[in-house]
Amino acid sequence: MKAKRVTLGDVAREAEVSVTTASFVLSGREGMRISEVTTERVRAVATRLGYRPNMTARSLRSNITLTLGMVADCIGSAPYAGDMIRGAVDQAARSSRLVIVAETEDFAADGADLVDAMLDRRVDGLIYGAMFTRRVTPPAALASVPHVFLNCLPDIQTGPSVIPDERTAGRTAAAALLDAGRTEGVYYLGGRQVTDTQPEGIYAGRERTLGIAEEFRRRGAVLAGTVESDWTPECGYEAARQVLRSAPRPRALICGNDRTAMGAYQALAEAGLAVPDDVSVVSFDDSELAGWLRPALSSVALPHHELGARAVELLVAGDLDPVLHRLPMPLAVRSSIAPR
Amino acid sequence: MKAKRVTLGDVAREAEVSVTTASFVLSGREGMRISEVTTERVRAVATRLGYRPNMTARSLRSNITLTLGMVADCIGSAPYAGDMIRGAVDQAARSSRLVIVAETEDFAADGADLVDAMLDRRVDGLIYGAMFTRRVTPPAALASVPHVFLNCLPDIQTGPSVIPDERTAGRTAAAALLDAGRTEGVYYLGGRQVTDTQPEGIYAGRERTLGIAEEFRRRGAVLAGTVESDWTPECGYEAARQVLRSAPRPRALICGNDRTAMGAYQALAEAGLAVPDDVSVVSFDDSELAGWLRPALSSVALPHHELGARAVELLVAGDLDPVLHRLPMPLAVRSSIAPR
DNA sequence: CTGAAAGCGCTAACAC
DNA sequence: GTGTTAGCGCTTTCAG
Repeated sequence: MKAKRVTLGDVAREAEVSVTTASFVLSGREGMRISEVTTERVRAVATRLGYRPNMTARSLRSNITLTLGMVADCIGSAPYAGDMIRGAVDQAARSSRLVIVAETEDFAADGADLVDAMLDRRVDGLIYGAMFTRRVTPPAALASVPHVFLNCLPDIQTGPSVIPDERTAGRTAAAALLDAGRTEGVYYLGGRQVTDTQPEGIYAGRERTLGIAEEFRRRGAVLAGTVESDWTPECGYEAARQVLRSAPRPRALICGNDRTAMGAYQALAEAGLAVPDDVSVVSFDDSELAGWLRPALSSVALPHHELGARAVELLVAGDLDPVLHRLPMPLAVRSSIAPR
Repeated sequence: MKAKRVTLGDVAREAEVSVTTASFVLSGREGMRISEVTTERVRAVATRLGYRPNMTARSLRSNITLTLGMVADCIGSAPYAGDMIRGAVDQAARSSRLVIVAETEDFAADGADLVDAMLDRRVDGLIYGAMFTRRVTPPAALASVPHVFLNCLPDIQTGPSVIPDERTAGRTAAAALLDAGRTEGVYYLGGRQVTDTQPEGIYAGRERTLGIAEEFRRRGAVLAGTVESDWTPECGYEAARQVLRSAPRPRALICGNDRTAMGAYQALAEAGLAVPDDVSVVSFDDSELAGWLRPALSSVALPHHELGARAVELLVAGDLDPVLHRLPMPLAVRSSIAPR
């Protein structure tokens, strides 16, 4: 269980050099003019002994841990947001970095204790993230280390934020429908997703609403209506039913997310309307659900993996200007949109 | 950005004691007989200066990092398996521990490099996990540190395995149907989920099949049939259609997972059959999807969060006997089962 | 080209 | 009760 690890000293002794020399060759420092033969000998011994540097010791000396921290609100809350973690972890691995992942107890918490815990472990950088895009008030301690905001907008922009380009996503969704000739009877189900904690709607909702409006205006078309409701299957169902009683009669639906679309599908099926011919549908998120629905749902993808990866990329590159990096949300084309 | 952190020495100097004394009071060691007044003074100074121990230094000395490692295959592959990570992270936080999370590039990889990287960082323990229950061949290095297998069965059981009790889950699903009087025309859609890489089916599939058979036998009932197929909505749809052409005519379906059930729902709807009255349905996983379907699907829950939490619990408690811990899979009762 | 030696911040024998 | 001191394993300056 606890075979003593071989240390740099062991390697040096075995290779009959000083620890200095061993250190130089093993940490691959250039310009230290170590002879070819010595270098080889040390390398060979290190390999033979299975030497692995003790990063704890190295970190104490050099203040580099090759470890990043990620604190986020409720990792599991948004089902597929785990992809964001994966993106970060994957990208970190590319430069031999590992990431410590932690989550705050609830949305209200700022994770100050977790940030401190990570600082205690001397992480090289920190990712402060949220599972759905929103405004946050990060703990002050965050400022003491290189950091990037993932999928959130801090009160004071002390580092870069990586967020999905929701505005353009709204335009993309609208354009997909308009391009198919669905210029009338287009309803937006979900709206800004107004809730108790977010009286003005969530960021994604607001931006998508704006983007949709922009695209319609640009094309000289007009959105038939918007139903403000929660982005759940139930609410999608209800919203769709409401719209089915409205004039003009619906020819296309933009749904707040794939779950909303799932509910809308049910309402349409009940009303005997066929997707995509009678009513075309487009949605946001591109979760796995989109591929499961019949007909498969065209959806503007939330690039979770990419978001996590980009955050780490910036952190590792030291690209820490306090600017917003908006990542594109590509349309996953499936079978829920048909030309008129 | 880089305000120098205050060290133990700083505190000691400011409190006019030696570092030893400061160390003793701040690391809360008993029996070191430090006067009440000194203790208070040191504490006060530490608080005032905002002292936080450098864990890197502490670890070097004590070989305790208060950090655990978790290496798993493809974190994101099973959509809700992220809950397992969350369970681990949450449980670790309860004892002030943080978790380094990493994932192997693909299923075939054993993550030896990741285990090494974690060992380099001197984690106190390691969780070696899989996103769906399966047999694994962990890297040898794993044995050099306390470890727990999460949702997987190693070739050689060098530590405890925490896995869901799939056998009993199979019985639970069968019992739910039988209790409702659905003793005839019960089909199992999905079977063992035989794939190219798993010619004998996945563990969950095999165990559930056995559990279902056991329960039917015990009750003197007989399963009308099993369709071996992949556990996707498409295959669920096809399997259900196949069964609808069979005799006896289906009265109830056990589905490999919620996605399979989703496909089955479509086939039933097309055939004009109502869930749960014409055909009752029960499934496994209890993913969010189960709650989205209409009628809501009764499903035997995969306790992802609990699995992760238990793994950490064992690791922290040092409960490392190489035994299997089977966690119960409770039935989430919804509206897809009705009495005959 | 290579080695001696001084720390990094903390813990813990051991001395007073 | 409290202080001195020797490391933990590694990096890095400065001599040779």
